[in-house]
Amino acid sequence: MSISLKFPDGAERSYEDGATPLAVAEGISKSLAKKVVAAKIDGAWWDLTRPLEGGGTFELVMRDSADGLEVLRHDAAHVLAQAVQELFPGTQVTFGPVTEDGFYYDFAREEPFSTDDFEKIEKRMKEIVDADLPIIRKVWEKEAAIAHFKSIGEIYKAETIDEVIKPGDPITIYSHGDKWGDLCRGPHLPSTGSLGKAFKLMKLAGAYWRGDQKNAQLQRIYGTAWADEKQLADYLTRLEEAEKRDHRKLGRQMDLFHMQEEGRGMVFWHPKGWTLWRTLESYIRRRLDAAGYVEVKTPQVLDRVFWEKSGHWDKYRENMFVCETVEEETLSLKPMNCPGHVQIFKVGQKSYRDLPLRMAECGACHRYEPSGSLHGLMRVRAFTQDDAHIFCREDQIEDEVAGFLQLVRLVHGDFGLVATHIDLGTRPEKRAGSDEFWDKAEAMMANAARKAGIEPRIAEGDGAFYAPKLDFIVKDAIGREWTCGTIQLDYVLPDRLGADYVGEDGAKHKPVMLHRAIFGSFERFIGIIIENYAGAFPMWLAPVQVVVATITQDADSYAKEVAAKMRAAGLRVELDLRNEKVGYKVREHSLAKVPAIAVVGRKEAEQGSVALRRLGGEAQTLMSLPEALAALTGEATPPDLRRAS
RNA sequence: GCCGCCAUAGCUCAGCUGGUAGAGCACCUGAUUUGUAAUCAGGGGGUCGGGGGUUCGAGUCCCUCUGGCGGCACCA
Repeated sequence: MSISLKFPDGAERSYEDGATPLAVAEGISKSLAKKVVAAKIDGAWWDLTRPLEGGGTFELVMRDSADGLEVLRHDAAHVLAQAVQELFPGTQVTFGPVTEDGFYYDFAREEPFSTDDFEKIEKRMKEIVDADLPIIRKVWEKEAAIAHFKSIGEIYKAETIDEVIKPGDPITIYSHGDKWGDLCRGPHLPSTGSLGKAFKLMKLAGAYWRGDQKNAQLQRIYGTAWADEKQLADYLTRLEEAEKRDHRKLGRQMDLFHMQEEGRGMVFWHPKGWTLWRTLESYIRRRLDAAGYVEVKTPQVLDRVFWEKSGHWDKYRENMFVCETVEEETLSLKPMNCPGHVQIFKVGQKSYRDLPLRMAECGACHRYEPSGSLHGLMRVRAFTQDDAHIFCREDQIEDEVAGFLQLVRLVHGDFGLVATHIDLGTRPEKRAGSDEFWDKAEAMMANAARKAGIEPRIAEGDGAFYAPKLDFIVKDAIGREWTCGTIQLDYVLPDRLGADYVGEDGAKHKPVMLHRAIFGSFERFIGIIIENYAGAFPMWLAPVQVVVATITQDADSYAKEVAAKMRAAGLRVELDLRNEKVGYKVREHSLAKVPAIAVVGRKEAEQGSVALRRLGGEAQTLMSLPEALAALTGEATPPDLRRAS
């Protein structure tokens, strides 16, 4: 008997039945075989040392490929688990998957681990690699496997197998020699030695068993693993570089904002940060005006009775900042703008001719977020949404959603942002409404997304309890994901708060509401763009657009004139007349990431010119003042006000 | 909120096993009038996050609170 393998290059060769992928690789070249970590047959993973059971399209997985790294990292997780169990007897293993840059393993142990243990654990991991234990795959019956794990005290493993594996289905256990074994789908390397030593334990964290707060808290050890030492070093360098873009760090360095103990999750905006905010606010206002929105402003604090009517008192109470007055009223700061907007909608009689009604507000909301979730500007307790609610008929939903999605892409594009994906949050377990309603609502959202040229990623169960939503997900410098831009369908609130309109038939109807935001919140969006630009904002966003810096005091009066003319042209200008060398001034303003420095000395004063230097370049361009004004004001024009050329 | 780590001058950080705080930058003063990423000299500044304890003696050890960081959970 022989089997036939079809290689990626199209070649087809026969092998003896039972040949292993490793033998196949060795048959091609010895050096190739050294770099192979697994194989795929007809797209399915196959261990290198597992005899092939049939022919098909055959692919060798190299250790530095994306697939190969996955195999390595999976092995690293197993080696970590073995090391931990050897060093800390009594520790139970639970679950240890691969992540984007590495792996983690969740352990159950009474005593806490400390990061001080990492050195010891890494050392043991390296010993296991040196021991080069063969990794053996064995197929087990489900019941036997459960009994086995129970007998060695691995309760979590037994539970996992019991719930995940269908009765009668076989499972595979991979073991390192006769020392250690774990339930695993595979594939794995032939032996622990092939893992190499380009791995590192990174951090320690608590994690709930099965991600549920009600369950026991496990201890998670995160690690990273790479094909070789160089890749590992590169990765660590990348992390360091990313940290430099952190908006919390840049916010302080660039004097944009600060936060302090007495106001956790609350931002003190400094003049430069607030300038950035105002620039964004006028920008988004123009975009919304152009998109047919009307703007409103609603109260910051409202009576408890109001929140009872809206349902927030019942459903959202623990996130609300509640206060009492001396006259014993109970009030709450608004956590959302929607109920307020419904009040405006309700004043007077609305007709179907008024729909869709797009009501916007830069609304400041306060939410008592869990302390552990606070994160710089990304997650705060007081934030301003670029919020709006679109009141419309059901048959207008799809167009409104599609139009909104296009608007988001236009806006994000102006900041060079590309969403990593758009999530369609579908029906959650606890929900209102029939399955028919959800089928229809989810289909409407998906269709609208496709109309806007977007194929959404399904975020199973992430919808609101009353309807599905679409979220624009953007990554920050450290790779964390944040929602910037969202649109959410709502049939409930208008009904609850008694909003209606008169239809063509003369009867009253309930409008549908679309909750939507483009930035998400000003705070988060500013955090994102700080990181995205690494603080080096384009001219139109930069808090200080130009610094006029003198070389000698002889040029002071001319420098003042230059700055005044620039200000008159609408530029944000600072004047640096300090008694310092130009080099010093250039360095300082470059570090402050000011996009342009206009240097003036005796020569410029005489000829009415400036020497313009751009951030990131060393070239200076000598030009007349009017030329400089034209160039700078052109660049400082917000993208929505630029003429299409 | 939960788990782990951390907290020294405005910022970045040093201070070994307990012996009454130090650097660079920033700030202030003076000199220097400077041609594109740091001119020189001098000076001021910290009850070492708060509270408690151990000790003859605590920045250093222990407890506790507060806050920060990294995850988990929750979410714009």
